[in-house]
Amino acid sequence: MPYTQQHKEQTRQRILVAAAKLFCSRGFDRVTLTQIMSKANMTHGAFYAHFSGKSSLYEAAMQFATSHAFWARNDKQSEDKETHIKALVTRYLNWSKSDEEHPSPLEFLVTDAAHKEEKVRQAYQACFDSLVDRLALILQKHALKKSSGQEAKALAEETVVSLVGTVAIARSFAQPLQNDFLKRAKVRIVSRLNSGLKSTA
Amino acid sequence: MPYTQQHKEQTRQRILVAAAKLFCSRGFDRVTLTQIMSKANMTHGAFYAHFSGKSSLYEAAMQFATSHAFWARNDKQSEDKETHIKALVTRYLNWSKSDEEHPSPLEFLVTDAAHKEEKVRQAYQACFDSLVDRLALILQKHALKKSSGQEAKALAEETVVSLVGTVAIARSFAQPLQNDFLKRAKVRIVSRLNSGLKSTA
DNA sequence: GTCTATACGCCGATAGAC
DNA sequence: GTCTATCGGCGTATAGAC
Repeated sequence: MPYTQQHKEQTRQRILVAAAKLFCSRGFDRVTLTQIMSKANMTHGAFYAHFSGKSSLYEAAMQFATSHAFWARNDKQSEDKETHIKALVTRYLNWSKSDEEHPSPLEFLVTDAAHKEEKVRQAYQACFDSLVDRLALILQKHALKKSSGQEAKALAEETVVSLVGTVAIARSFAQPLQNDFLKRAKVRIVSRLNSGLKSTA
Repeated sequence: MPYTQQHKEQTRQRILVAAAKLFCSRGFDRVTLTQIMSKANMTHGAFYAHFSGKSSLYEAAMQFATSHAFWARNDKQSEDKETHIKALVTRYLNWSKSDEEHPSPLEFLVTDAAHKEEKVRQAYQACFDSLVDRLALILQKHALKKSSGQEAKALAEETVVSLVGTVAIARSFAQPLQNDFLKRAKVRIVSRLNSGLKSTA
């Protein structure tokens, strides 16, 4: 038995990483198994030793991307100023604009997930919820006085919708006006967040 | 010459109608020319007498859908109460949720358009802008006192982002919580619109 | 487990009869 | 202009050697 269990698990991870990046930046249909396996430094024949099919991989990749989104990591030490509201929004918009490193299912796979089986949509929703919860937590911290979990969550959800919608739409715009659109949106979103905090603070 | 110019134009329109519906509800890749032509009551062989290829059709369909969106029609008489803010939002959310009749490129083709050539993205943006302009116009009418075009347009753009984002995201959610999500969003959006009008009225 | 080779189906596009 | 028939390419999935 020249191949260890650990080795198999590692290759499976390599496939997941490659798949998550490719799926998130191009969507389900525009990515081929050959491309994924190639990015994972293998040939397509090896794929079926790890997953039962493309759809199965898609589902796993969505969950993988969710749990590896940058906001999912608990960077305890950088919690103070790095997650300062404006910084988070800016970072999110910049991060999502470029598909590098950690891919974002939220914007790049809206529409895509809508046509898939329940499992995939559940994973998408979980990803969305995790970001909302994350933001709600930050909002509560920054609110000086009592801000109910309800209010924080509502503002967080509204904000995430705006973030996701903004990036998704911007990507569908013609080049010349993309940045202006993103800038305007950023100003609006930050403004809403600030006034929201003041009113509940 | 058994076929008149008019007849050709009519068939072309039939293809466009069918294509717009199918593309908007399923996206570029999940629709085949055979399906489109079948919906237009023809076989796929006849297609190339009207369009040079699938991509060309996609571009035309996007423009067609834009100019036929329900908000693009100037229903002068129903301008008063039918376009009342809340009614418009409700109608939009309900309308976009179901792909029937007039399809919506805005939600269903975000992501899709992002991967296409400049022409398509320009058409997408034109569609977006037309809705923003439409809404901005209504907002200005409802604002009792001076509300600058700037303010109205900013609020309109923010609103459309929320609408599009909401519908697109909801469609990617698992069934059970879709409606709750839509309801919450609707309340938020209407609320923002009302307070926006008050402050500038 | 990973490779190469190949089977099979689907789809966009073309050819040619009517 | 619309049909039927077919070509050619690509992508998923499988077979079998190593």
